Amino acid sequence: MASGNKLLDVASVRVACGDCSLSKLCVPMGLEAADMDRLDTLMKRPRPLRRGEHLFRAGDRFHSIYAVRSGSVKSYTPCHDGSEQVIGFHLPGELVGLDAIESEEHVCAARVLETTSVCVLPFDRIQEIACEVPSLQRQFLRLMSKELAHEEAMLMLLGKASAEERLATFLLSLAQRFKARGFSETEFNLSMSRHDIGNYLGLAVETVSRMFSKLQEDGVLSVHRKNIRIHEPARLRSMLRLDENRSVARCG
Amino acid sequence: MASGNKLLDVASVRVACGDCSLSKLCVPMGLEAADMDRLDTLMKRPRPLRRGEHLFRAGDRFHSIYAVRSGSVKSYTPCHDGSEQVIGFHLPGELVGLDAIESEEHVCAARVLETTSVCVLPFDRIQEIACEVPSLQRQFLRLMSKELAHEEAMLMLLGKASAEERLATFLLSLAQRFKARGFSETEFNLSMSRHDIGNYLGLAVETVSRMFSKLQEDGVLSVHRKNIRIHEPARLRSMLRLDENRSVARCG
DNA sequence: GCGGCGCCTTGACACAGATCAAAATTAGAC
DNA sequence: GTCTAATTTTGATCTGTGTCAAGGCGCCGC
Repeated sequence: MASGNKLLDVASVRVACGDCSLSKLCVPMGLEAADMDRLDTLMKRPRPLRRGEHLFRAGDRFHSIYAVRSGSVKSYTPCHDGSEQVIGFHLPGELVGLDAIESEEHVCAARVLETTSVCVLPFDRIQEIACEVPSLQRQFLRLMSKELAHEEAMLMLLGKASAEERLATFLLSLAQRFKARGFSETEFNLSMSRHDIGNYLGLAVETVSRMFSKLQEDGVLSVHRKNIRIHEPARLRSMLRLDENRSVARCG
Repeated sequence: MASGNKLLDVASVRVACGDCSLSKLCVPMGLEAADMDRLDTLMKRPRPLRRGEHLFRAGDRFHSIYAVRSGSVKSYTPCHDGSEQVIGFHLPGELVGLDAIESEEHVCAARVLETTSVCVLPFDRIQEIACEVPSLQRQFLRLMSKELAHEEAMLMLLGKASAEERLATFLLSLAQRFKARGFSETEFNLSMSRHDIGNYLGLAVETVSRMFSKLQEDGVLSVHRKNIRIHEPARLRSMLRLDENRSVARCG
């Protein structure tokens, strides 16, 4: 539908890394203006995707990394019993598809949770210019390393934490990431369903729902459908007795 | 203690990537001989570490990546309640410390489980030559990507799998990795304690022990302390009904 | 505005695995 | 070799969550 929409096409062409408010979180972080321009030339910014559309599916051949520009993305692995495992949620400035570099085939699928625009970075061409722009190479390794550290924090969460701790950690991670993007860290809307949250946190939907209700009864926050208002961030934080050096938040 | 041991020193100096049977799994994979030599010149091979010694601790400043040469390494995050979360076990040819690139500080600690020798790769210098040797850069990204995919498989395991599935997956992962290193995939010794296995798999020690007993009663394998003999690999594999495209095995 | 559908919430119950307790086995120190 | 501490195994009980079932609510299409 949007393919015929001139307004959107024009808008998406106009945007460049240099103008993008996310550049301090994203791939171009720390790049010279000239190098940013080079990055821009080989990057595509397709029309926005609508809720439910895929960036890629499991098994697709890998050729590009995706950076979320606006909206949000869920990455998940389909299990052969028909169910799926949610691997992560990606907010603006975050990358999707890094886990496919080695196998050259996507192991996850990525589906957008709401209207979402992305930048598409063809991996081979990125690699070519990374050889000439060491700070770009460095930034790529940094982003992958951050992703690794984030997943390790998730391993901790799934290995040790109670349902309450898991949900508290999840909400604080979102809060922190929204804050880093200039949004409120105390009020926001969830773009994912309770089902997805439960799947991500290794909990049944019912448990997620019960924990939301409990946190609300305790006065820590209020929930109205997708809308979350955190009244007492400090109490939410005090619920995670896991390592304080590690944060599940992905953002810097 | 070994620092005064001439024999060990001489032995460790003699080894180079070109002579190393692990080079097809490790950093030098796919490198030209000349580039391998360059890698060798900036790499250190310190004396072997003895059981319980640390490669680094959480909070240490990051400057090197470690490649396991022989033995095995456990990486773990200390929780501030005194307990720890085991993040992974590393066999020869595998890298440790990749998650610290972005924060420039180790988030995990790494401790050797038995007498272990490693190669120490100073990250800054590796990065310098990676700019000139694209295949090295590529290989680094590949190894990090593989690590990411592996941790995602672990997320699946911890999010969905039963105790039996977790242990079966763990044993098959070890078997596969031993095989790739030229060892038996049906008989091997565990270098880690039941406690560490449980911690890694998100299970209590007692549960791990019970599952070992169960698998033995079922005739799938026999356990004698650290020694494992897998009698029926096929039945072990049939226990994991998670996604077959994804393996928790780290090796290629 | 009404009806149907999907998502979310709540309740009742069951069970896998945690926890507590204690015995058995092994490893290390001397 | 003996003693002591650590690890592992086994048993008994308890509990947090999963599962099943039903009902409520909001959204969308007509």
